[in-house]
Amino acid sequence: MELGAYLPYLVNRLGQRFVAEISPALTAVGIDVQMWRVLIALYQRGDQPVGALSDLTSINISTLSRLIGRMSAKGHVERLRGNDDARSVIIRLTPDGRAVTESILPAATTLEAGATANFSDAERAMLEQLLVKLYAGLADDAADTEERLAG
Amino acid sequence: MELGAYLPYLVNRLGQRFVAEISPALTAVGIDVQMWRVLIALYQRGDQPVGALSDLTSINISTLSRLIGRMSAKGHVERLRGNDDARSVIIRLTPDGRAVTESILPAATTLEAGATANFSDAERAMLEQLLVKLYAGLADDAADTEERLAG
DNA sequence: TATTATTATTTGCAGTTACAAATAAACTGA
DNA sequence: TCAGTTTATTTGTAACTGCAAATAATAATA
Repeated sequence: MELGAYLPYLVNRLGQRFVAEISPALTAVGIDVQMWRVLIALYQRGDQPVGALSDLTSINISTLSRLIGRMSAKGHVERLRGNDDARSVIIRLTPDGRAVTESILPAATTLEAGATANFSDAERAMLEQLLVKLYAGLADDAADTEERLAG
Repeated sequence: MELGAYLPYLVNRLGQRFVAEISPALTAVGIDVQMWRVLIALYQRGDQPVGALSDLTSINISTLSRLIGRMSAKGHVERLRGNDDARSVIIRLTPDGRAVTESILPAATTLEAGATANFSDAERAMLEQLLVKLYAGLADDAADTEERLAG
């Protein structure tokens, strides 16, 4: 196995680089990358209970709980008690949070456009498709493993 | 911009999943994912000064310095004073560190094989190539930005 | 409708992280 | 060769993270 051909290595390195590139735009509005992940998830997918938001953002749920506390203190999100199930807490973007998100969106778009500047449309589409397929392969794999352990 | 089509989102989610999948194998030998990144980098690329290791692993250099301290205490790596340049500290895998790395390698290989189980050889090669190209695109982009700022 | 089990979120705590400042070594040009 | 500058790493510090336990609300059932 060669390091530069190992998918987890390539993916991690890319992720770190994306963070480094978007950070200045985030620092400018006083947030960090985890907050940005929460903002964009809520912006795209609407109100979410904490657990679902944890799945969407890949942020550990206890970490997320405290992160939401900080974001709430900043006025970017608010906690609402769930209507159907009062055990759940619904996280909602405030108008301020929406404005902050929209102020960052251009930088996010530029980042992605810059990274894929020398990609053809077909390559861009292929990359997205393969990343989704890879994720799906991991999910299947995990399901198989759990099944084996249970049986 | 749709969340599921945003590359940083797809990459982050994949990275988190890879970590979750490999973690049991790491916990079994008493290390965490950051230590694993250091081990595999040294195993593949040989002795490295701290700065180069930071680049290879995408781990912040001060974080890495302390991480190396913990790994050194466990006996997985050792610090050597650089021969040509005594400012640098060379990190070297100990025989124990090599053994630990080799004990994890099968799980790492299995993980990647499982994730790409339903990939054709061409798809697997294409994915790797596109990830490398994407990383290169970000690097170019950063260089351009620095140039603009400097000029 | 109490009791027990399950689901959702928060919090205690011990440890990790990253920025910035401190240290250490090596160059550079009088 | 000595002061000043640059490069490489470590450390002080304040904040963040994640596991496990605690809390809160529901659901299931006798």
